[in-house]
Amino acid sequence: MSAGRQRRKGLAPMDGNKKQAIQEDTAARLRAAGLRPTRPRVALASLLLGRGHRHLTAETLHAEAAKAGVRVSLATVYNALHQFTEAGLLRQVVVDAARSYFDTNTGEHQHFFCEDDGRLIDIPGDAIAVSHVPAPPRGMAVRRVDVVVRIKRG
Amino acid sequence: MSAGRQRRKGLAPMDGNKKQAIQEDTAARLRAAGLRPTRPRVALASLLLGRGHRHLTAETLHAEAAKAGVRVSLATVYNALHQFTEAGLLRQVVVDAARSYFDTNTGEHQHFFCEDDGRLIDIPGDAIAVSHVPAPPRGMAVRRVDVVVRIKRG
DNA sequence: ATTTGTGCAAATCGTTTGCATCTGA
DNA sequence: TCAGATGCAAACGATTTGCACAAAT
Repeated sequence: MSAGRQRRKGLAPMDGNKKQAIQEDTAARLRAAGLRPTRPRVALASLLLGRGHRHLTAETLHAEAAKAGVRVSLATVYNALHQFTEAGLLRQVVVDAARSYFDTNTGEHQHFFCEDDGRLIDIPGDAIAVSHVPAPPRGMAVRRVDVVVRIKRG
Repeated sequence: MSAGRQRRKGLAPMDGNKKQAIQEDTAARLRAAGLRPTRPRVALASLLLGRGHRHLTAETLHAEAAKAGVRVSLATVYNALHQFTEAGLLRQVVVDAARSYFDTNTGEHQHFFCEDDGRLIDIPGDAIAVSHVPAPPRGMAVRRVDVVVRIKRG
């Protein structure tokens, strides 16, 4: 716990202390998940997990990182997203063949998907239920049941 | 139901008469859907709609067409799949960010998705039900509710 | 010091498109 | 005839990867 040193040439996103606190917490989470808390990973995870639940794509996160003064390559963003997903910190949502969405809410829940603008909206897990899911074929186990309610303007 | 059914992969697609009958029927369906029954479209639609319900990707269909002696470009396959989908002859299924699946079953039903081999299995519409779908945001209408039961070996 | 991750750009993958050429009505 | 389709290959956008370098343990 030393003082705040900033070897960044970019900017000063948010209050140094608070930011550092979040980053230390994040580093701990990464470590707990078996991921080495490197600077890019900590930065991305801080953005992801710092402010409540959100849905984002690799592009989105990349842009956000840039805006926050963290310059990571898009490739690193993809890597991080997948590593986080595997580590259980994120959940991948497949609704659109064109893009991959990631959801920081790993709890049980479903989604509205707005086909007009590609926006995702959470549906709390206890607000929706699938009944009578048939038994899967022999030797298969259900890993998850995903519900996507596709909505449209009109 | 005529005699010779051959499930071989070689050539000699099927008996000439039967094939022609299917194609005429298919042409009629295309016409009814507002699509000009061109040779490639009839050939593809015959493959698609000729043998019960199936799930396939553009690649799959392209390969099948080639195997059946119909040489169409992949671009044409994509075009046809989308046109058929718009015409209501097919339904697109989004389960995997990597590929687009098309389903010849346009009725109400859901799917098992096997994550090991990427296979889809139908779940009859009356075998599963989603209860308590929350109302969509103001000004939005529910277009469809998709359920994907992700399964895995084990 | 060793291992693991990063950045960049090039490579890949599935899908779409531009355009000259055909083809069905 | 002639709008509408096709084929090819180039264009495309999203994602992945190969490899030299940087950072974490």
